[in-house]
Amino acid sequence: MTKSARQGPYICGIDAALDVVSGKWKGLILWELDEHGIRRFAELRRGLPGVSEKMLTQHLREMEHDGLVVRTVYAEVPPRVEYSLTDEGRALNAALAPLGQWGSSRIRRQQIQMVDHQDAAAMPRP
Amino acid sequence: MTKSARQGPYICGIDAALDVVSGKWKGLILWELDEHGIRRFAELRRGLPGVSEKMLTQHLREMEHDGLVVRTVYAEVPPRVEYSLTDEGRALNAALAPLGQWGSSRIRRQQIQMVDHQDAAAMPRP
DNA sequence: TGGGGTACTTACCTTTAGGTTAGTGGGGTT
DNA sequence: AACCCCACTAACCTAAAGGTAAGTACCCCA
Repeated sequence: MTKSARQGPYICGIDAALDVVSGKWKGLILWELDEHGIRRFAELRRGLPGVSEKMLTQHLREMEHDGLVVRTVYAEVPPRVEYSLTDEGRALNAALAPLGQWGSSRIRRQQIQMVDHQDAAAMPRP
Repeated sequence: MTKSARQGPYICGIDAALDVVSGKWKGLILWELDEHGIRRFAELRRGLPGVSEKMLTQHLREMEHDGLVVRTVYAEVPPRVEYSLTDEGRALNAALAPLGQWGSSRIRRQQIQMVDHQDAAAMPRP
C-alpha cells in the first residue's frame, strides 16, 4: 500500500474530505467520472493528459478503497474494466462544486492581474 | 521558497482551489481565523495542536502570498503580529463549507461501520 | 511478422512535504 | 540569576508522493 495512516482520526470534516481528495489527479478523476458516468481505464488515461499509468491505477485503487468509485471487471479478452462513481463519490463531487467556482473566479482574477502587468510593462517609461 | 511551481496553469477551478488549500494545516488555519477574526502567531500555534513553528510560518507566508490572509506587524516590544483573513480567504472558507459537511457525514458513517464491526466481533459464532 | 491496443505490475529514482533541533534578542516573571 | 515568552529563521533529516521505464499475456489488424 502507498497510503498507510489513512482514515483519521480527523479534527474536522474538512480534514476528512481533503484527505480523500488530495492527490494530484483525484479531482480530475472525479470530474471525468461525473461528466461521463462510466469510463474505461484507457479513456480516463486519455482524459487526464500527463498522468502515468502507475498513478492512475494507484489513485483509482485508493478511491475505490475510500468508497468513491466502483471498479467492474468483465472477464473478456481483451480485458475490459469500467469505473464509475458511487453515491458517496457523486455527493463529494457536488460538495466540491462551490470550491470549483471559487477556484475559477480566482483564475480569472489572476489572468486579469497578468494582463495588467503586461500592460504596465508595455507602457513607455516617462 | 518552498513551493516553486505554484499558480498553474490549472486545468479547472478545483485544481486551483486545491493547490491553495492543500497543506497539512491550511484548512485548520482558515477555520481558526474565520472563527476568531484576528489571531496572533502564538494563539494560532496553540489552536493547532501538533503544528511546528516552521510549518505554521511557512503556511501563513504561503497563504499571505496567495492573498488569503493579511499579516500585520506592530513595531512593539515584545513583537506583536496579527493574522486575519482577506475577503478572498473568507470566500474560500465559505466555499469549503459543503466539503466540510460531506466530510463530517463521512466520519459519522465510518464510526457507525466501526461500531458494526465491533458488534460483529463480539457476537458469539453460531 | 511486426506493431498496436487491453489493463495493469514492478523496480528504481527524484522531488517535495513535513518534522526536529537549535539559535536570535530583548523584555517580563520568579 | 535563571527561565519563559514573543515571532521567527536556518540547517538538517526522513518519509511520502510522484515520475520513468520496462515487463506481462493475450488479442486484432495489416
